[in-house]
Amino acid sequence: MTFDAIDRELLKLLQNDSKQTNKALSLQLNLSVTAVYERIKKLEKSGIVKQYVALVDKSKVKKDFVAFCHIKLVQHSQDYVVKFEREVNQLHEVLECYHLSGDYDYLLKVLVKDMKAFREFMVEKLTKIDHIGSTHSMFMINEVKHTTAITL
Amino acid sequence: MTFDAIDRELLKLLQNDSKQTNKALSLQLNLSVTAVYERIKKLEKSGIVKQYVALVDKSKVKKDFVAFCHIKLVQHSQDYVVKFEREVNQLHEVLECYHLSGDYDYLLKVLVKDMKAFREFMVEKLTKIDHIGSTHSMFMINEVKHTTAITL
DNA sequence: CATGAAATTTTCTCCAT
DNA sequence: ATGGAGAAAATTTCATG
Repeated sequence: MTFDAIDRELLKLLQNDSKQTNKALSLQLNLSVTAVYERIKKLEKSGIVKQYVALVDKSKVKKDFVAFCHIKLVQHSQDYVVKFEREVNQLHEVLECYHLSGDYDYLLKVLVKDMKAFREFMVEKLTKIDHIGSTHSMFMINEVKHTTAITL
Repeated sequence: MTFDAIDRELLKLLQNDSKQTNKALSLQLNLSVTAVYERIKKLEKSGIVKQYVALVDKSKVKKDFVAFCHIKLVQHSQDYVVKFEREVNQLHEVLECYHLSGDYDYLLKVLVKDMKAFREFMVEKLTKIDHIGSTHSMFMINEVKHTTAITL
């Protein structure tokens, strides 16, 4: 599917505030409400807009201890990789998990309440997963920037 | 502010799909539409729900080259840190930036179109920032998991 | 893509617990 | 204070040109 400059501007607005009314959007884009409505539907149908979510302030809910864990697997056979990835997907503490180049390695972003909870997560959950070779964790001191908005 | 089990369930639903109508939410929570409405307003007022956003599918817009850059500053004086953080905030390619423990170090998540664009980003933008000592980049092979939803 | 009408949803008021 | 029912206001959605 193709998207033009107006779609790009529309996506920018929606990525920043998806609760704006189509009327508000139409004013910013100099379009009619219907035109905005149809463009949004097109972006949703095509899958470019994949989800609408509410973002929760971590610190307001007392859950702002963030750790990054580098993980190496003992072996990298298809089986182990698939199994590891499936198990990681089920851990709610893991917000992000990336398979990285370099050392056939994973990077996990883990969110818990505090250091104690992190220790428990490591002992009770992460290291219970088979085939993990080594881990190396770093802790967040400060979140300098965090956006979900992609510039197009 | 306090939030109970119903608020927690409501946050779970909103973090997954913020476009549900209050009626749909009321059915899932066994509440009236008004009760849902008031709870949502309370969560917004208190800042627990800080933003509503549309999530864009990176691969659908041909922008799915993700790099993680570890950065060390030459010095760690207040001035340098503040300046570095301000500049990073203005780079649209940087989606996330964390100040980490350990080596007085930063971790950046960078999103660009492809390796060529990443090279340009490094040469033209990142290394143009003063006081950067060393950088180390890793590239994403696969996004195993990525959620914005916090479990409460 | 715009206009205008219909359907749905949000939002408010009032009342009960 | 908290939540429910229903009316009013606003918005989304659709038909037509």
